[in-house]
Amino acid sequence: MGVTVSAELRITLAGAERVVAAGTTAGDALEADGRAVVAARVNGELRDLYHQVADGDVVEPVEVGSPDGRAIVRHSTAHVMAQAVQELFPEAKLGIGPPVENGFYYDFDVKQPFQPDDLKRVEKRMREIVKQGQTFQRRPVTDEQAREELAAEPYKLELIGLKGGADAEESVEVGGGQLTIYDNLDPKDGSLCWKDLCRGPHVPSTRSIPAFKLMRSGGAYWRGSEKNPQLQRIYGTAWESREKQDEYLHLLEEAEKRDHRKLGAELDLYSFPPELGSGLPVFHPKGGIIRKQMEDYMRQRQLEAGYEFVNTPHLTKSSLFETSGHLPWYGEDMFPAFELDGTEYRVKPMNCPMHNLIYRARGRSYRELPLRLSEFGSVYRYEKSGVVHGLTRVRGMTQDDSHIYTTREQMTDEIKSLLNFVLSVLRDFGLDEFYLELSTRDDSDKFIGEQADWDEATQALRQTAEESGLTLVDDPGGAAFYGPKISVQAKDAIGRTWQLSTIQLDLNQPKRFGLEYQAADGSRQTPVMIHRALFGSIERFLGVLVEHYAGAFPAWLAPVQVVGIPIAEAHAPYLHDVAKKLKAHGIRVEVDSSDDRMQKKIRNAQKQKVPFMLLAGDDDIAAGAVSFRFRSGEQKNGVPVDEAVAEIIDAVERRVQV
RNA sequence: GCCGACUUAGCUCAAUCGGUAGAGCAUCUGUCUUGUAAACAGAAGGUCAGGGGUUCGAUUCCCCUAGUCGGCUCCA
Repeated sequence: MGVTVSAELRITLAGAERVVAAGTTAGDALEADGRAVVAARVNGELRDLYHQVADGDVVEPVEVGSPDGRAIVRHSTAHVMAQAVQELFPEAKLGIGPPVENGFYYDFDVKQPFQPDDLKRVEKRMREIVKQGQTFQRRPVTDEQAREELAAEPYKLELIGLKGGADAEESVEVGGGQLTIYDNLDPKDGSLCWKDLCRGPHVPSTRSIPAFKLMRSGGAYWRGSEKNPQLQRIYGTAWESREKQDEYLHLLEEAEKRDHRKLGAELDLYSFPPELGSGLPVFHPKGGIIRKQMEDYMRQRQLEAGYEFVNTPHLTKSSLFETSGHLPWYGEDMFPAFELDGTEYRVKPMNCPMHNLIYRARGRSYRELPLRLSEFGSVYRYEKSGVVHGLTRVRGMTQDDSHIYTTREQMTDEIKSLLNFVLSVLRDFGLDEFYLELSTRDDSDKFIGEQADWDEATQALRQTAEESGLTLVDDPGGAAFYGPKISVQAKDAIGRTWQLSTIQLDLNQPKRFGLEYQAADGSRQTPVMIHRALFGSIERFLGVLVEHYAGAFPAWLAPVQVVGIPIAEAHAPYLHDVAKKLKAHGIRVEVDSSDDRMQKKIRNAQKQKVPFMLLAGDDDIAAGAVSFRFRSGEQKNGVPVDEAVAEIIDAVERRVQV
């Protein structure tokens, strides 16, 4: 650090050069009060507003509502929470406390896990700290100083020890360089209220935290490894304004209303009988008809796209999974073996080995490739008890599973057309915002096969992903054990993303199974195998659709498409005639001839989220018409029956939402 | 699997500071039927998740098991 004694400095502010006095802080230069602007970007680096600018610096404001601004507010709120926790629970040891999407967390080592009442007390204390307006002051320290000051914080000491190590990841506590401690000072007398090892930056004062709320607590392994001790994590959210926070909380409420577990019960789609065991759903008739629609449509699209359908059993001799490599690499996720006639059997967790046997059942020619085998295959996976969740994480599921065998030359083109196919089908189900994730191997030993093969496969996937024009996110270490994959992440109606389709390249199994084809030159070659699950699993996809549509399916998927509601009992036969016409076109229609009042019938149909209600009373009958009521509550009266039928058929055929 | 909370009628939820439980909706029965989100009346429905323990007595207190929920790890 050169020491320049000068009264004036030249800095660039908002693109314009300015001269300021020496000792000017970024906050002064930006005329920031810590409300709208909470930090500064100096020469591209985020800094506190207290940071003193130097000659030649380029200084920009960090708005509280910007992504960086929010992260800083959240990070500072995490500090306030940690201070409150340590005041209320003096024995609590600090873990880490970073900002995360929509909020922040802080991990603590405490003797007793936090109870809901504890969170209330912590939050109350936090509000006091925020009101007090403690300032965040940055103080560079040497490693030795830091160790001394944080002698009572074993986890922080561990982080100091990790700093600068060969594989040190950037964290909010320690970054590669100089350690810093943030002191929280009383604004009245400047006395120290609390301190934490932290890179910062922070908001200037706890008063700069506009809105926050503690959300929940739970266990979390130290540094994310189940081999480490478990700490207690408290999650909170923080925002640039009360309004933004309320918006977020409202979104959470909306998500809760759409919960597919709740809607599944209300709409009588599926259930999870405890008698069967965890993660083993059953589909009721109304859920079953949705599945049938999904499956029928998938079959049709696959036929058009050159797929062939196969069927394979649920069970196999264990040795098949030794050949495939599943047992050593995936065995822990499989149901345990059982013995029959002295031979060990397994329930299958994946369909691919069986499809390989179909491929291998006879000699294959290059003329047959790409060979696309497809099956709705039931697989069973031993998911750990704590992760089973509704339809999105089950132990028994149906994959719409395809395995495509190609030559290496065809591989890239095939992936490209696969990705287009996948996206086009997802769009037909009403999902139209996507991004891609490329999961690759890392140096962990859970991956099998030659690096050169992985490189080639990864390159083919990356090229396709990049050409798609969709956002591509890297996911190192996320690959399947046998090969890299692209997964399609779809955004739902309220902006949440779900991992759906995957396209996985496999250069291993073809070798392990000795798969071959005869090339044009007469030589024997090994095909490339592509695993492709479009829905992910039919169960999960249905769960996602339930949440996406909040249970109000477009007519082509709705279990009951039309309910006929007579104004009085006498009008029921007329509606039965209308229903007959609709049924002739394959429409799923019911006439509510219960002895409920008409208003009650409407209420019931509305609660079941039926797309079309057809009412008929004297006026309609006289005119040979029916009256529509839609889910919106909107009505269309006196529609001639043929027109009504045509309108309904049209909505179903075009697969539109109504 | 790990940490925590929870489990009362088909559903949503009460109650009992330890003396074996109640409502609304749904169901069934009956009466009544006319225009866009709940007619009226009655009946039936629970070994208070399952098992063990403490106690004169357990739905209530303790332990175990299962399941659910929220996290972690993992994952389609």
